[in-house]
Amino acid sequence: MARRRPRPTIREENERALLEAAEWVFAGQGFAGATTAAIARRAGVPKANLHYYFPTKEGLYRSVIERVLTAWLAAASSFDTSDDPRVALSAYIGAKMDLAREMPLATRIWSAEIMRGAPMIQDFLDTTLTEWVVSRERAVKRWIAAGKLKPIEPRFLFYMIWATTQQYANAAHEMATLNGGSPLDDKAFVRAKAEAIEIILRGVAAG
Amino acid sequence: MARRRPRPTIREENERALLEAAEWVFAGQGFAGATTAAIARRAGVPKANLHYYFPTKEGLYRSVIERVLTAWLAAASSFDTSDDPRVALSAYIGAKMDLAREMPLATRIWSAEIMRGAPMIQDFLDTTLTEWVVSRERAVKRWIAAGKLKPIEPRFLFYMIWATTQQYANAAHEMATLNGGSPLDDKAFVRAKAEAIEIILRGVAAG
DNA sequence: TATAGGTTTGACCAAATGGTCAAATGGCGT
DNA sequence: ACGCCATTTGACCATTTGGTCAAACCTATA
Repeated sequence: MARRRPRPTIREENERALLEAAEWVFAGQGFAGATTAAIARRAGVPKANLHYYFPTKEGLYRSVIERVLTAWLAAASSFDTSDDPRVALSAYIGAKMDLAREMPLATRIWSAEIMRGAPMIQDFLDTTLTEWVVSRERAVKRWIAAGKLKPIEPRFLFYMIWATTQQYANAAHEMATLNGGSPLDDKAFVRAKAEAIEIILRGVAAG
Repeated sequence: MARRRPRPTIREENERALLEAAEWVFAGQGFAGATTAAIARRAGVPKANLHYYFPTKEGLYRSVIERVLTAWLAAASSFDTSDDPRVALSAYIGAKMDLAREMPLATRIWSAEIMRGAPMIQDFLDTTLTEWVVSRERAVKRWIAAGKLKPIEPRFLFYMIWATTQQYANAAHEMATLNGGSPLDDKAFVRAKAEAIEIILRGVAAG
């Protein structure tokens, strides 16, 4: 196999800057609305340089999506299928809320991709996501059978969790408007997270 | 004032067809991604004819948004501020679920608009939406004071309701994938609606 | 210091896009 | 039947866009 020199940082640094700029522009304008010129400008490089590192706009977009996918997987793994649904759901909802808070751009791109019918991530839906859902569905059904949860359809619970948590990234501007113009501060966000967890847990807990 | 003839139907019919086509294309491609050529093609008229009725793409988009706004208002009014939160919340969540089910394209356009930072409907957020939230917030606080609801922050409840209900339009494709490829049928949707209402009501009810 | 391979960039291009226009066509009240 | 206004449409245009290219510019290593 070809020896790969411990390649220096110049390429890495440029790719990083471009991906960051791309994330910003894709989140704000969508795939179609984003222009490679705008991304290059924001990254501080000539457009031709962008195409040197990422030959096509779609390829760049895919690279951005890949990053998001990694974050999605990390959060997804916090849904533990052990025997206490309160622990599993709290951890998962909390992780998803944190993700929306810490990576709002990535979250928005993800939501937009789903809304468009997932043209770039159909494969992910068909494989990883489906497996995740099947496995967690089993866990939820076990909890129901054990009398720990109300007899709900697990999927609808997942949809509610996904929607509610992503809302804090997707609708951040709307929330700011309703908050007198300023974004949710950390205190408000912590409360929002706690209430999201509480409401859902109380909503599905048996008894 | 100028007498306006009982305007014939030719204009109305063309505008209707164009708005319908526009809704489809805007929902699928976003504002930037939609082309007037694609809209015209779908409406079955030459592009020049589209521009005869709607001089600019943005104007056409605004007209589509106006329709959505009307639907939003209708659903919003079903949140009754009388004294039973169970009635008010059930009705509101149900109306929003039905809206997402019956007008998925419009709902998706609405969500996309919010996600983009509401460039076309900032005025709506500042006025109508703010007033709606203020008034409903008061009602929720009254219910809390009356011991009918847990002491929650009303806004976070609204965000959860908006997110969860819109999810059934925004993520319809994802749901279909997880459903073996076919969209939720009516029976499943009815159950989803019932569970959304139940989970949220149980989640916020006092006791 | 020669030189090879990675990097930078201005100039360029074909295709697509929103929008215009003027000439043709259609419909309707008198 | 006439005339007036709404409607239709192909041709056209300026601008924007994703992408190309070749020449210039590093930079590290032998």
